[in-house]
Amino acid sequence: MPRVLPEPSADSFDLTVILSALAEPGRRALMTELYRSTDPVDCAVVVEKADLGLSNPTISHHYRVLREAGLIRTVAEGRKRIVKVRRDDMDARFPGLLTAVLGT
Amino acid sequence: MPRVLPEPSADSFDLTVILSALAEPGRRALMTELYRSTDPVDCAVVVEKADLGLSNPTISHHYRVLREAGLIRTVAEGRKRIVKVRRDDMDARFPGLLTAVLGT
DNA sequence: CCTACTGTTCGATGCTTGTCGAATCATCAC
DNA sequence: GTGATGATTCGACAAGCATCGAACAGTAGG
Repeated sequence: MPRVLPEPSADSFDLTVILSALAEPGRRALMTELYRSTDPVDCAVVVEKADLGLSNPTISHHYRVLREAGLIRTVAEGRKRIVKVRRDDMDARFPGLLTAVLGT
Repeated sequence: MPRVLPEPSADSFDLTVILSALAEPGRRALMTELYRSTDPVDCAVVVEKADLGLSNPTISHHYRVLREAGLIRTVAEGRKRIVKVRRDDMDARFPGLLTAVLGT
């Protein structure tokens, strides 16, 4: 039942796309929150914690950008979306990048 | 006679500005070239090596963005502009960032 | 002083992007 | 099925940005 939403493979990561995704403060806030836990989490919970004053369409858009950059994996489970950072893939292609941008 | 062009202090660096600057392929190409040498270099030489097909105004604009992000220091000497990467300042505020983005 | 040269500034233009409201879709509970 | 709920899609709009040609500014060399 859970389906993984479309995402790029690690070897087709594009640094321009990744940096553009991380350059946006709202998206970086989401990532920082996501980066705390290694386990997948409900994206709505992350949104709540990040506490950006943004509408649902905008949030959805930001998650999409992050996913299409390869930064996160999104799994649809029922009505919810479960997300997690693709640490290994990112570290493989751009070692130290996530740590440098999102903190320790 | 040499004058240092206006630049932000290390403690006023803004990660959003920095990542936006590095997200642009042309600017990143300039940075990658600059990052090779620790010594200041003539910016025109860098442009030549990077071999982007861009006009002078555009190049000038890109250098300005990099400088105002705090990524480079630009010194005007006569008609030339001497540039170098602000490694120490960047490493102090965002350790590992330059290495992660520009390679070893 | 005049010229050549290097780089910057100034519009203007076209593309990208962040944002939202409204409509739509998919799923769960009853 | 019906209704409620969480998320996405679809225009639409405003702001930002990369790019260029033309004009400008400062400097070096006659």
